Amino acid sequence: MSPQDDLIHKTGQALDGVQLRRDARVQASLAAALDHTMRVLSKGTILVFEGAKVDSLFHVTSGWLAAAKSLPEGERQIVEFVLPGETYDPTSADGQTSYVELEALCETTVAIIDAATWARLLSELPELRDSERLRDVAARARQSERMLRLGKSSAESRVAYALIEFCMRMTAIGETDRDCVFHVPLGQQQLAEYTGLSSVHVCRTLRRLGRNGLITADDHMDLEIHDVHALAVLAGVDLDALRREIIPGAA
Amino acid sequence: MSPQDDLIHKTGQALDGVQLRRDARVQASLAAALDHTMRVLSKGTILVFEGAKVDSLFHVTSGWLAAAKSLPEGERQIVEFVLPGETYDPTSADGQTSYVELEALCETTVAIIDAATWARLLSELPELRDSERLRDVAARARQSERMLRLGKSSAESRVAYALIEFCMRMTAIGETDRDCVFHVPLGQQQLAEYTGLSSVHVCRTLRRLGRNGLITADDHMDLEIHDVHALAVLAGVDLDALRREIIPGAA
DNA sequence: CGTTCAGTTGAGTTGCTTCAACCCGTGTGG
DNA sequence: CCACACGGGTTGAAGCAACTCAACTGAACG
Repeated sequence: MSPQDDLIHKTGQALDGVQLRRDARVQASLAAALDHTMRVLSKGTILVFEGAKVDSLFHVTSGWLAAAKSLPEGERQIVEFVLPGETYDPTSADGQTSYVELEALCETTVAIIDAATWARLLSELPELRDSERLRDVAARARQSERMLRLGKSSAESRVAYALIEFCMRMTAIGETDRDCVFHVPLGQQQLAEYTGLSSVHVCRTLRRLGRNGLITADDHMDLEIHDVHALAVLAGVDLDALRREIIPGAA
Repeated sequence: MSPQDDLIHKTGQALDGVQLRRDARVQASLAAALDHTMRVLSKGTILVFEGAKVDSLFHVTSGWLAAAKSLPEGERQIVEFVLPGETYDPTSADGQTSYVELEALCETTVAIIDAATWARLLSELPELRDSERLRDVAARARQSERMLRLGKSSAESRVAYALIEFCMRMTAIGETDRDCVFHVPLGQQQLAEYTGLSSVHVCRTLRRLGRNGLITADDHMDLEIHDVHALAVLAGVDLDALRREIIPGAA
């Protein structure tokens, strides 16, 4: 069994993910409700600023969104990526302002759903409610996993973890080119903002991983993971357990 | 206006918090449903291990719980504290295993609610559903705020932020001794696991804050914040905005 | 071609960690 | 009642991982 086969096996059940995402009834109702709210955003577009008024949620159909926060001095931290099929609600506890900035990382189609409509949809569609709950739980688990790395891990471990997470999520929604081969619409700067490192150090770390044969990362983040196990060891994860934890519908 | 008055004003609406927590109908139904599932845990008790089977949620009535994750090498990161009146669901995306370890930080009373019962309660009590949603949103915002500090801030800023967060949350549930004076059931080691620092450096940082007159932190984490504004500057937050973001019902 | 922008690499700096010693309040057993 | 061990907090010294700064490369684009 090649490393690639193994990762498919580990991260696998790609079909489940696709199925979940494409669940016919939900998808149809969603599409009907959202059609007229679709927007195509070009790379770099900012959907909402941190602290701005919001009364909407955002459902990504294609492309990536980043949810980021900044310190007054300008340092940015990306707290989540929103991938196709996922919905993100940027509303704080006051119900009126966004606690993050949402930015398109590439050409991205988004449905903008106002809170009331979303609430109605959730109450009308049990399947939607369930699948959203699942995604929510997965997102929470992922976020905790990342906090663990932000707080207690080396640069190598953080980057390794990020790559594994990307791979699993991409596999789950069927956006891999081949097994363990995929593209993420990020520059090193963004990866740095995600992992809590400087872009310079991200660069060094990626190159080191490359030199050791664990991955290839060509210029614009076309990634290929050669040795998942070594990467998992660096990241300090059990692939099987991680998948069950952070990928919705991977039970 | 003294700093204390000001923080009450900023973090304020203590009454809202109490009211939210004590909402008569919800509280009564909850109590009825939970009475027989109450457990009193002694300090250090571990409710669930990371990776263990769970089909329950945990509702804290008094005391503190820590939700923590560990790396294989043993480094721990506390991802959330669960305070009185809050509910924590440790279930991962597979719906069967816990993605965190839950530990009592002092004598703590917890209601152990099985998932099915909880689902029933939520569907039967709209008020509960709403207040839980609010708390959920607040928790998500807090977690992002912490990720920002874990990724991009100095030790001083991380500790300052943690103290402000404690103060706001304690004020909201009415567990302050006086304004800006409260106790957290943590050692420096735990604070370190929360802020992603070494306990040694937490010690140095607390002492520095003390020497500069911003706080007093006597032996077992009886805290008093003298200069909230200086602390807020260090943490890089706007107190007003932060409260609206992370405290449920602070709108 | 010149300009720009992302990535790469080296050199020097620094903030936090680790290690180790020490202090002190508490608990325990002789 | 003292002796002693223990665990948390405190402090100093030394090391190192990641940061900053700065120079260079190469691809993309007008």
